[in-house]
Amino acid sequence: MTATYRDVKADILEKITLGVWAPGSVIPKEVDLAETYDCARATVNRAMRELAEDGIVDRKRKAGTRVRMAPVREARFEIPIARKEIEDKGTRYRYSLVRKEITAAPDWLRARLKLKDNGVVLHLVCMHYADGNPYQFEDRWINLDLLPSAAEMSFSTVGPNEWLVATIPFSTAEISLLAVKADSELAEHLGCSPGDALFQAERSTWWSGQAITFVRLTFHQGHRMTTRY
Amino acid sequence: MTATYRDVKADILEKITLGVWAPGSVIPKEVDLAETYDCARATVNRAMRELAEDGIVDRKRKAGTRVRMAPVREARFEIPIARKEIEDKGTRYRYSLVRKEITAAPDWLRARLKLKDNGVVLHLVCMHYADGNPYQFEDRWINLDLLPSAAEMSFSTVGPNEWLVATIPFSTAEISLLAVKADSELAEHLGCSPGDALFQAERSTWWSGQAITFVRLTFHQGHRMTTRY
DNA sequence: TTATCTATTATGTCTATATTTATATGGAAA
DNA sequence: TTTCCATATAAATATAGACATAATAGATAA
Repeated sequence: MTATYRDVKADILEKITLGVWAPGSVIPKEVDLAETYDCARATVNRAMRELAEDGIVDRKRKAGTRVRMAPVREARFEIPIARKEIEDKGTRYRYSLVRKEITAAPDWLRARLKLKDNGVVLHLVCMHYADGNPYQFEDRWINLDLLPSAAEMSFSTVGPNEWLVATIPFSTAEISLLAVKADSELAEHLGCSPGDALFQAERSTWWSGQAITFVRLTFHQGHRMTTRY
Repeated sequence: MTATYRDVKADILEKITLGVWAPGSVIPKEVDLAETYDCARATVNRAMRELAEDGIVDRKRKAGTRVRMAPVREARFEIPIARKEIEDKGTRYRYSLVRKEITAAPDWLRARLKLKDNGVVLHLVCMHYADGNPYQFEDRWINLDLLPSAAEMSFSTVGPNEWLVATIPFSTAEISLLAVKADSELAEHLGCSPGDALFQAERSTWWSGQAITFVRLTFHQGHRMTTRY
């Protein structure tokens, strides 16, 4: 009959949603809560820590825990590889390599990825289809100084994303979401009209301080990224 | 000199990034790790739990912990209220109410928010400016059956977002991100050309199964939502 | 063979207690 | 007044030990 950390968390959350504990007000301290819920302090701590992680409360040593004035809840979006995203929807996935070239890194890319002046990159342009319909246009640049083995890959049947995920086990990334107007190349590949508004994600990926790859993913007209929280 | 849960987490993460523990492989069990790191099992547990939350590993009772094949790392985006976002950038915030009307809910909204057939809503159109430049166009619908007090508010100086956050302490939401073409109204308010590609967020907010509000936030031309992970 | 039960086992959670760390606050010094 | 510092305090973290729970693998029954 003793409370679990879930019970405690749920009860505190309810008190907050019902307005018993108003935004800005201080919540009883852990020791007291542990007593009222008849559980260990560690149990209360876990509940409160999760509420803090969820952005519901603010915790500070000595000052105590208080209900956030404006819950800074963050939405979490998954940006999976195209094949997985498409197959999970139950649609048939098709990949095609449009263009592949080894070239000196253009200025904007050198600046963006902090590459050496004479940096060489592999530039790939690919398409991902769902049930034969254009799904995503991938414009990718891979740092060959860091990943020379990429030059050996054909990328004719396997997309660079999947290869990278398998090759670099873990990395940090910066991602931007934005809207762009379709130029003629995008329009042609994605089967829309030039000038259409398209959803685009840009991601640069790093491994121990060095840039691995930069990619611009442009989705078919009408694509939405959705999440619940 | 005993390891903290951060030490343990960092060390395990390093082993994974360096490929010592390959994707798909099973990690030693908690008891063993506790011994190798000379710490309590609870410490290892916390480290592993966080790695699981971060999407680095997969945990199952009895089966053990294994490194994820394709780390399904999710990007977290904050969608703060416009005032906060603008002021945090060090720019001056200005709000203006464009239009306000009480009306029967249109069909698309009724369907979207599962409103009653005779549902009445408050429709607000507002603008948010940063240093005098158009920042965000807000098209909001508030369920008056659930929140009749909204009808009393003028919303001439305080945006509906801020009022709602203060009124409904906590809620669940569904958010979609997409790209739209600027129509003439958007273009006029956001100071761009009709046809420009604009970044848009749609959010419906619910409280205990009932729809509170639906909002369409359209950002100024060139806006990006960025995060690091 | 296949379905179902069962023992085993790794993680999940809780307890009670202890130590560490950040910090709000009040008093001392400038 | 303002600045600085000591101290009390609350959260953060750690520990050892215990029991709970879910899932696998193997045993058993149909």
